[in-house]
Amino acid sequence: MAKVRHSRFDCTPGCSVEAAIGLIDGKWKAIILWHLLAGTLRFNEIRRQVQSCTPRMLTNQLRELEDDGLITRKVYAQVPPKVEYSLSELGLSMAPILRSLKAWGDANIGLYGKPLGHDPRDLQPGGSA
Amino acid sequence: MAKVRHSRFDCTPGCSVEAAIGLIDGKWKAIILWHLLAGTLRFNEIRRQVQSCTPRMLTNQLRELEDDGLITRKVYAQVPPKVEYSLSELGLSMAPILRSLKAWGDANIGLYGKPLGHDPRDLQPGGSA
DNA sequence: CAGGATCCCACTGGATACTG
DNA sequence: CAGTATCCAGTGGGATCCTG
Repeated sequence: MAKVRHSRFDCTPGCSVEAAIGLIDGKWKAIILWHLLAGTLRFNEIRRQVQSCTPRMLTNQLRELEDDGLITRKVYAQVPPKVEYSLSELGLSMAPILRSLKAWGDANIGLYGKPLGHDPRDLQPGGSA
Repeated sequence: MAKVRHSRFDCTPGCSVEAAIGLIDGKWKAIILWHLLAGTLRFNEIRRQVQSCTPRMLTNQLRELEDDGLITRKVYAQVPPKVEYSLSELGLSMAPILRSLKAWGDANIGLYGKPLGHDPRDLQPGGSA
């Protein structure tokens, strides 16, 4: 990671499990990555997918993801502004993690009384947040 | 989850990605689960594997994992006390997630200047934290 | 051995208002 | 549209000491 903005990495050296979760912690990162798995999105498009995330937090999380090299930020010099976020190679390489998270959630979320729509689209990023 | 001790679950209903990460957030849970994947461990055995986790936090995280149904706590009525922690069925079902996290970390941790031992034992839980 | 209790502070993150 | 700025509450989590 470029700047160690988040100090959550004090595990013993060489702990790859911590390394990985350290990048997708922070309440929104995993879902953001998940949605970007479906393709490039603009700022407000992400907001719409992750409604309960405030603009401030969204910016924050996107910046950390960018600093960690997981996503790419492309700014179009125009008015009104247009900024596109997409997964980098490294971000794409996290797909297995994201999919296993999704798969587990799909299989087990019902146990917690949380009804799951089982909407087929849910199996693809871009579905409900 | 039994008691919603941790309030981190305010995503839109049906978000299975959030559901899954919500259970393994909290700085230590993923590593604890990882180590338990290798088999039953006692309190201080876990402490040794996750040195930088204080007893208080370890208790805390273990309790949450237990409340979430991911681990099982077996207390032996004896002196000195003996408590064993092991993965429940549900906890075991998270193995794919944990393994994908580990795999990703192994493949990419080097990019961050964190040297990786590439110790073969690292591929199995029970190795270095 | 396996924790519980208490103190305390840093950071997380929400609400709201403003801007290029 | 895509953020920034500021204020502020809640809590995550460390340090330390105590106990059945």
